[in-house]
Amino acid sequence: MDDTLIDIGEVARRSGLAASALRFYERKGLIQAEGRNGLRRAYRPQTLERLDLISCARDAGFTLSEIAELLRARPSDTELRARLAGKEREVAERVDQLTRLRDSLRHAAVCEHDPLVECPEFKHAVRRVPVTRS
Amino acid sequence: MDDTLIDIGEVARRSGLAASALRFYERKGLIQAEGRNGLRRAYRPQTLERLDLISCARDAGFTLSEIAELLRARPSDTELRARLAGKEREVAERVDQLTRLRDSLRHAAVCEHDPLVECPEFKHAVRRVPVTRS
DNA sequence: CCTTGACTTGAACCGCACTTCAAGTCAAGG
DNA sequence: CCTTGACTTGAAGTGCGGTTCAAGTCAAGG
Repeated sequence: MDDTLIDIGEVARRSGLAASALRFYERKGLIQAEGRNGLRRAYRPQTLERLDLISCARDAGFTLSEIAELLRARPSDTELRARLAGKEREVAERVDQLTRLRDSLRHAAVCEHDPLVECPEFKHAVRRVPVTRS
Repeated sequence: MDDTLIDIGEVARRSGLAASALRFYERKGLIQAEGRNGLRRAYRPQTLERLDLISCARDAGFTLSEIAELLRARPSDTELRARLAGKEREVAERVDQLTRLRDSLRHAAVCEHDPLVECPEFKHAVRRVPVTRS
């Protein structure tokens, strides 16, 4: 257990997040400082891992409240787990969609259609998702 | 060529987007009405396809200005194509990340760690991306 | 002791993507 | 002709995810 605490400035530097963002996350309950160094927030090293998870989930389209919920998740909370299962389906669908979009963008690099978006191969990206309305 | 125009209300219904959003997209130059039915905007059926592309790209993390740019893209615009190639790399990275996150969420459904986020298998999602800073 | 510089706070502000509002207009139906 | 209801406009408002600001505080170094 490495319990050397890290000042907010260094956490900011190492996580790539602004210090203001870290304070914002603290207000939202996503992270917490273990102590203070004078006035300065000091964080446990594990906080860096947690920040990676937060960034990852945020990039995946989770809102900060959803992330807070995810961080609190315990195996006994079946209702929450059901929502996570829903999230999984959502993410899976996004993976499919993004994969198609990536392929379209890849094709755009060599395509000669004018304009590019009229290319039938490009349009493959936007195939309607079967039935995920409401 | 089916050139029957469609009223904004029906486009909204069929695309799943609010009419206010369609007007907003028009102001941003993403779509345009082909004519009017009285005051009512009337769109060509192809607009529905375009709206699917817009929704897809928006979900993929493109801003509306980036989408406008994408819609205007022509094969001769090499600078823009270079940016699209950059976007492709970005999307590819997101696909990887989302795939890991999806697997973690899938695992969360059966995992007994308390709290769930402490599960080593779950943490696999947040593996640091090699070197894509700056 | 005094400066420096990185932090502290709450509150205000920002950009994005829309939505909502108030007041007005039009086409169709009775 | 009058109502109804879906549209029109520009302007203001909303929610999210932060950033920026002003005024203050602390620890370390000279």
